[in-house]
Amino acid sequence: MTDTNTPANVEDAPKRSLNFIQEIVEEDNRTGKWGGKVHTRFPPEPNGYLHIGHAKSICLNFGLAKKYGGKCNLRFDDTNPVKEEQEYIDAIIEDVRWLGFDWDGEPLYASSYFEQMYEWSVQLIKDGKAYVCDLPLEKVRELRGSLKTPGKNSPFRDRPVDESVDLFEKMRKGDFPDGSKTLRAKIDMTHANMNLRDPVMYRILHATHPRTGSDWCVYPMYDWAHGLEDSIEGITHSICTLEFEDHRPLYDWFLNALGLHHPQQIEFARLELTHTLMSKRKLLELVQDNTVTGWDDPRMPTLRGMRRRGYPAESIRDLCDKVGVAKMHSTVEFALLEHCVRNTLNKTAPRFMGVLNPLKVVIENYPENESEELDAINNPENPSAGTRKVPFSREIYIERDDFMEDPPRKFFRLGIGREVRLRYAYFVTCTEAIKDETGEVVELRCTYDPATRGGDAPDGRKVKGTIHWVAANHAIPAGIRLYDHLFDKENPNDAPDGKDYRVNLSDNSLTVLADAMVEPALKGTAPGFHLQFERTGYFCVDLDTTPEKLFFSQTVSLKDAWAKMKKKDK
RNA sequence: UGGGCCGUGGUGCAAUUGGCAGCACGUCUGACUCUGAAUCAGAAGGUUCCAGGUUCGAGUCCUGGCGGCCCAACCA
Repeated sequence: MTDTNTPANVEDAPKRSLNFIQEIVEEDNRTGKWGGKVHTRFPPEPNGYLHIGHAKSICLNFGLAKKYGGKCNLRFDDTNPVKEEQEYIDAIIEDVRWLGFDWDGEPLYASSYFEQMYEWSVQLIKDGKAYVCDLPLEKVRELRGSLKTPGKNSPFRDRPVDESVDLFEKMRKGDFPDGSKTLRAKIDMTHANMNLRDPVMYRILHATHPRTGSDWCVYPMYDWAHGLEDSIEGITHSICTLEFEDHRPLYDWFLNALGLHHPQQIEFARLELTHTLMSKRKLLELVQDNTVTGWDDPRMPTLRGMRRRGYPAESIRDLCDKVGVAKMHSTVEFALLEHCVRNTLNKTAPRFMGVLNPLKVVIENYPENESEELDAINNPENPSAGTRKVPFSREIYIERDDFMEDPPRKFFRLGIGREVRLRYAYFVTCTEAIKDETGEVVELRCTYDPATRGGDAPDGRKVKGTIHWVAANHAIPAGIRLYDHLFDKENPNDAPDGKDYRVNLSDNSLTVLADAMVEPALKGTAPGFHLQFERTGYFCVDLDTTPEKLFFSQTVSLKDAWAKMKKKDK
């Protein structure tokens, strides 16, 4: 991964306080609890694509290992074959790598430990701590009681050990239909924590597993399996989200019952972002009902979506660093993510000129059939990025928004009789606006000052505005897609009774500009190429680009003081 | 009297563990400017959920409230 803390500024970097998990780790290191070892893991279930919420967990777990010289495993929690697929495994591996993290050797799988888990469960049965229960689902639910009332023991709770061992072996082999039996831990049906009311350890599932095929007819439940996976791998700090706090006693119970290496489970608040959703289920719905074009739609909060949108991995890591780690439920403003994205792209993205909504301009005193090349700076933030040539000619395109017939005083751009600078080129003055029969301006007539070549006036006169442009006969047509929040509301789930998050879907999350014109230097750029269209925003060459036609996705707009002023006036 | 967790500017986090409530984003000014970007300078914004208590001193400790979130899948 890229180091965001360069050694150079470590000295004068502000002292950052530790988050509560780092404090635990440092305390453990002080007391020698784990012999100075730090071993974490990121344990996704391969039943969907990774999103920005997962990124927080990934950065936390891999980041902790890195900070304290430890290790972090990528481990698939593949204990439910009916929901999991190889497709997701592959995608998750790709996304974690893209985010900038790596691990020792091959990824790990919970399913690799199935045999060991089975042996341990037999041991628990023999210890009188687990039993095979024949109760059907509904009956189990009924006997579990409720939040305020205790549960009741299963009639199979005290079944002879040998019988349970025998039945469990038959369950494993597939002698019983799905749902007919479970293996349950014998804990306490009256416990205030529902998780301890004889939780199911194994259910029967005649399903094909992406890795173990049809070897198994029983699959372990999360609570039973997870601690064992952590234990087997020698995990020290098992970090998960808040909703598992209630499960920690069970995590601890199993490990204690077996007397195994016992990692510490620590819970933190997951990342939530305004104007978007983190629910895998809802994201899947958006894909399935074609609200978006797929998991990698640039509007999706998935890592693939953000990657396609042009968000650099570094920015996402930066966000995760900035949001911190705590136990309070919170929702981060999307603007913080955008700030992180602009911040890295400002330093790295080469600049180009592209006209989103072209308006033709004829420079009347510029010779016909002639053109010249002007020097343009590739990245003012990075001199080593060098310069490039930009062709100029008599007919150019400028942005429609950069011209107003009757501009207000504060409008620094083109108007009739006004002079502006064409970036890196000449000062031009607008002499006439040509309209069609509907009154729409379709072309501008201008004159230029040859003495201002390169963009400076020898007489020292200033212009207030500088606008971007492309030469008409050299420009490349391109398709551009602008994106906005998928949801209008900060909290998409805030819907009236009887309605769901869909009512908050934004009408303008996607704007397609079919007739954009970009400078010829962009010819041949490949998908994934990041750039800035000056004065407009950061963009990324999209996957849909072909040798015949370029498509750009807007990553994020530039901050726009003018747009803000206009908004205020309304 | 089910259990668990959490309450600090608009948002996300800090506060040397009892010592002047800070940082970042956002917002608003201004400067600079061949990107109305970036950069720079500045400002506004807090009853630290409430009420008591301990203390010279409480965001921090104690007591009692209030509020929010999570838990009754053979999901994770």
